[in-house]
Amino acid sequence: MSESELLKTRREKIESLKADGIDLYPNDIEVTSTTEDVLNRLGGLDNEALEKIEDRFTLAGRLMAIRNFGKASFVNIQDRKGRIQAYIKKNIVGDMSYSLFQKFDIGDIISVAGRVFKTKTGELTVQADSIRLLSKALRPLPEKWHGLTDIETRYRQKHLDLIVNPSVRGMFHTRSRIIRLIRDFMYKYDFLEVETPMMHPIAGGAMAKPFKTYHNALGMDLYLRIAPELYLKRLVVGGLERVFELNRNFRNEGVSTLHNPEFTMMEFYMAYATYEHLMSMTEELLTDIARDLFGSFIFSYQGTEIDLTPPWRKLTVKDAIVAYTGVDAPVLDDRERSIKYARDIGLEILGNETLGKVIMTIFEAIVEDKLIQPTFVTQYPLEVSPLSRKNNEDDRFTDRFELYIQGREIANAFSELNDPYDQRERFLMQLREREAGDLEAHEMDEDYIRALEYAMPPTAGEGIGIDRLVMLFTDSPSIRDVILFPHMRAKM
RNA sequence: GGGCCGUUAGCUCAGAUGGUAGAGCAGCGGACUUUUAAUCCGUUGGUCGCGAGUUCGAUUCUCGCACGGCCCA
Repeated sequence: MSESELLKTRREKIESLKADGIDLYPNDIEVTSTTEDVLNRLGGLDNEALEKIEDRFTLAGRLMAIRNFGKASFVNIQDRKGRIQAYIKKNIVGDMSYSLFQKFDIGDIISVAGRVFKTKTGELTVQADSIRLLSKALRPLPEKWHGLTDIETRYRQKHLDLIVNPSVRGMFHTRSRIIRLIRDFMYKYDFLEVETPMMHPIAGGAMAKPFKTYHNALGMDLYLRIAPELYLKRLVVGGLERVFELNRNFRNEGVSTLHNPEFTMMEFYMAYATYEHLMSMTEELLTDIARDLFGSFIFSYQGTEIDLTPPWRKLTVKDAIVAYTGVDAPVLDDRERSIKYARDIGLEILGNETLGKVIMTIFEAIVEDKLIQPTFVTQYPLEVSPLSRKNNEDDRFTDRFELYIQGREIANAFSELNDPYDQRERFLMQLREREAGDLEAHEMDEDYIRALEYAMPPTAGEGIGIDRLVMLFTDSPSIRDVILFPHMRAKM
């Protein structure tokens, strides 16, 4: 039977129901309970006790299974909380209702109402005295046993994935919970949640390629933001000393198990704090989440045990490279020797890179994926940190850290550069990089510099990649598992 | 961007060294008033991802393309 024939069968069924005067899409149901309500309240009782419960429950949801015995049937109904079984007996619901019920299909939205009993096998079951069709399904659901496993269909038809795969629903509940815990944490520390522009005249605040769009009335190019950073810091200048924004960023990059072109970040800025304060805050935030989700600081990600027990390891970029490659530390102070070393270990170096870039290339190639347990990597080179404050002892480096867990960058933070003269120099340095062909180098932002000229308090700021954090806490192998509608190539 | 793998019924999967395909579930018809992958009997259903080439003949072989997955950069 082709799909059109399956659809045809359903359509004929619908026509015959309509002919019988049945409303296929009524809107007057009054649901009294969820499956969870009923199971929690009565699941522990035996039939003797249940017989004393006079209450009648009305539940609604999707019809997920039918086991038909001729004059009686068992069905499973799924609502947002779970599933419950109902028992439909012809001599209770009546001939009319029962013959209508025979035309129900798996996938229909229905309601059942009745008292509750336990079957021989001990399953709490609604003894339906009434059953209604609330919304008719035209298309069949995936198979009940194997379900839907085709990854492409699961991503492209998320509604199906959500209907038939309970763990997918569970994952998005956990995602929501994590985000709520983060907000609670920020409120606890007196941060103000704000919303800054998604469309920027200059795509700043990060090193990435933006998406471009155009505003007709204003006659100007706009870019989808790659980061809210520069706007949030303007707010700190404005006296909102503690702000955060939890929202989407857009970067014009490829897709992979770790990258979606739009992704969720939490960025926060805290006046009178340093990047060192943010390290302990980050430890506190992530351990709070772990405690809430697991009741433990230790959990498993894709078979690897992750231990968030603080304090987490801290090491500088340079020390990390030395530790994981064995290279002589002085090599990393010398551009020529670093380039030679990078090439010796097989890395692609054009030859015009700054020392800082060469160091980061080595770091990303050798060190990154080995940082499994939570590790703060600190002291990033100045050339790759155009918005970070210089370190007081060594001005070739910045007061910045990135948090790595499971070989992945989870957070990026620094003491903010609030010296407008220095900031201008940094932007100019970036412009030279851009002219040398680096499309991801930061652009000049005069408006932002002018804001700094009104004086920004000493401030530290951080961005936390929410999708990757959720992946970690939900044991999800792909970013597409934690995003409801991951981007896919258009098909057909 | 490169390499490898995949794409067969609504879903999950078999399969043929080239002669146009099967199962289970779902569907349809029938039996069945405590099942839960209900069971039993019967039964429908396919442009074998798309396009070209080779061939008497291609879903199978070859090439290209699309989409997806994994790995690498």
